[in-house]
Amino acid sequence: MKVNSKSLSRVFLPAMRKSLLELGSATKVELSEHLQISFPTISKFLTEMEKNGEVISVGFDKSSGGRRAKRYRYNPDYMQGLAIFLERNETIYTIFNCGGEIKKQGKAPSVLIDNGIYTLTKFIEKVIKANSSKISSIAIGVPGSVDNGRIFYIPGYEQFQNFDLKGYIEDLFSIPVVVENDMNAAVLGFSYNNRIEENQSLVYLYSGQNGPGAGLMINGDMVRGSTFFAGEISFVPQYDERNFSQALKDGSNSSQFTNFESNQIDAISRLVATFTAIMNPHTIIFCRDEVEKEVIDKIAIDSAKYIPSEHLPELTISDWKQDYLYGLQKLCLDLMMNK
Amino acid sequence: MKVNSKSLSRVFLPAMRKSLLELGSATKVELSEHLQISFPTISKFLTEMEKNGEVISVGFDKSSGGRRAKRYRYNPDYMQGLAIFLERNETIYTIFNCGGEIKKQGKAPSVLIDNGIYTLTKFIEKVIKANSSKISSIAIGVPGSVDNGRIFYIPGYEQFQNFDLKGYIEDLFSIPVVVENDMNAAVLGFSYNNRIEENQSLVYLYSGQNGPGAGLMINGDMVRGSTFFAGEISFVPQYDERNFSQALKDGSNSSQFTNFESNQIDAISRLVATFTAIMNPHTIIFCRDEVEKEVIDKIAIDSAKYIPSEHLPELTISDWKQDYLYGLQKLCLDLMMNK
DNA sequence: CATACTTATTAAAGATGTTTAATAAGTTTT
DNA sequence: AAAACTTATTAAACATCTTTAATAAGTATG
Repeated sequence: MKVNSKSLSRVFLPAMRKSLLELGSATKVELSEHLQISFPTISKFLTEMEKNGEVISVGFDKSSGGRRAKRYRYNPDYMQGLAIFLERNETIYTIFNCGGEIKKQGKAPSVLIDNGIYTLTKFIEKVIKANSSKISSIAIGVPGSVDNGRIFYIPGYEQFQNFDLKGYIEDLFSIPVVVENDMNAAVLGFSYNNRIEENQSLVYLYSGQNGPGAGLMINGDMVRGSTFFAGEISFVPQYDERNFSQALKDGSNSSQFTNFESNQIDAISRLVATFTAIMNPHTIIFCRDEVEKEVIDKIAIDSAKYIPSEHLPELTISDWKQDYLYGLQKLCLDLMMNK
Repeated sequence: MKVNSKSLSRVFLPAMRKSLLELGSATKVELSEHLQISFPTISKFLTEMEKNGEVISVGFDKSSGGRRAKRYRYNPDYMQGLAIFLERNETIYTIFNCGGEIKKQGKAPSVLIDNGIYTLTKFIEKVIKANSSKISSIAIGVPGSVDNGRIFYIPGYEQFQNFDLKGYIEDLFSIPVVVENDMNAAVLGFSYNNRIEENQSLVYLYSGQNGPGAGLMINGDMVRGSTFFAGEISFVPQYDERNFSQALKDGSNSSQFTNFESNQIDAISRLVATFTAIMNPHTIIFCRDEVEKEVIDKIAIDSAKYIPSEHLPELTISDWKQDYLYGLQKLCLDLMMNK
């Protein structure tokens, strides 16, 4: 972070927002101590925020022998965010406030088609108008590789190939936009939703339409890779003659993780062992609609054959779409809180 | 980084040091523009630094039509660092200044023995005295897992097990100390020495005394893992019945990478493919004394059998001990520049 | 219920950095 | 060589944040 003394207020404001939401509510003294910023400065900013309606007074604390402190909380409806994820068959969106409360959730026809960019634009325009411009940031999830808002690899949807979606939407609506890959958003969402402490390492496994894949977070950072190929676990060589993708297909017609046979369990267990030996993550996450509890248990037992069990990650199950949306929400929130 | 306005000078000073070393030399205007800090502030700090001997004037620029600007450079000998790495059979150390110039380099008997901590302490004391207290920071590399200066897993050297080496030395000499794992230091050193741009991902492969291992840097961060098990690639399952370690031993008596047979090449190629499919690093580094150029070429060809070649990392060879020392130097420098 | 004690808030003074104006030290032009 | 022009440095005015002192608004006690 570049800091010259001019920009200090740009550090204070997001910090105060974050603390207020984290603490639920706070007094000026509490904020001052929590953020190590002097009382008068906190006071000045908070007064301004109250004037703008960004912060609301919620009465006075009980006295502990002296003058009662005024208590404030963040007005969650001061800003709202729009999270959209684009899938093959549908577009799912949520409108939520910065308290995380969901205001509206729904589906729209897929925009991953001819002329989809136009459809998407129209949709966003409608949402913004319907919400009297409270929308302060937009997050868009796409099933492809993204580099700083530019979609540069999205097989099957040529229209979006090499398209700067972020720049395009920002220019149109003058609202900050973030575009992220679906799996990356899901990992982020899981971590956010489960209040994972920062700097943890997670792996999100899924068996998508184009074969299995993984979203990786290491030390709290998304892993994209030098050619944005990270997480393409299909290719991991696992047996004399088969890689992960091939091993998974063996003995089953579908490429899904459901209905498991023991050789598939073994393949997944080997994958877990591989992740452990290489990056030793805290947690590996499976999708609820793809894997059941009993399977996870078997995998846990099986992978201990390959690696000392004390190093194995926690194996857990989560709701992919939910995590995906949470991840987009989190990206959206970060964007609007840092303005 | 926590920033309250008191601590701004703690940001300015390291920034100025870094810029001066980076630029070689600079005028006040150049520094001001480079760091986006106002001229008077730069001037104030630089004058103070010149008074302390931290910065030296090197005359005036040619005029371009106006008053000639005074040019300054950092005095590399203002602070010196001590990097030590502890190995089974020897202890290697360097004393260097903050320009990276090596003042002294040498070997000492191993301290990874009974009473080794005492020997190490005496050694450091001697070095500090001999260098008239110019030593401003110390970096120590150890063949074990380290968490914030505490060595908590170092098989074979029980004396150091669970010992807070950093705290111990800092308390004794009142000099900032950093302790790091050998492979992590080597990765860092490689990255530093090859001027790798920030946020790259690297893998350093080696076949140590205790079997093969890897040091990982992802997005510019060291990867340690949840139980500090990251990089234990021995355990990666690769064939129906063999993991990496077993595959490597096959067909050769030694566990070294030298004298390769085709099945060993295949094992390494599979490992390269695995790294690519999972984290897609920019570069994988092999040790010069373990692998030769022709072997690397074979591995490059072989691994393309497992993964689209455009995603394969650059395979390169480097001097492990050199990188190790560079890494420790870098850690040392970071420590002293940020005081 | 007046006095002593707590604690929150406000006000004033001090520290630190930026902006803008003034000055110093050159070069180029006439 | 004086005038005009450039550019570096210094000085003064201004802005922002912190520290410390003063004041306001309570509670507890004799």
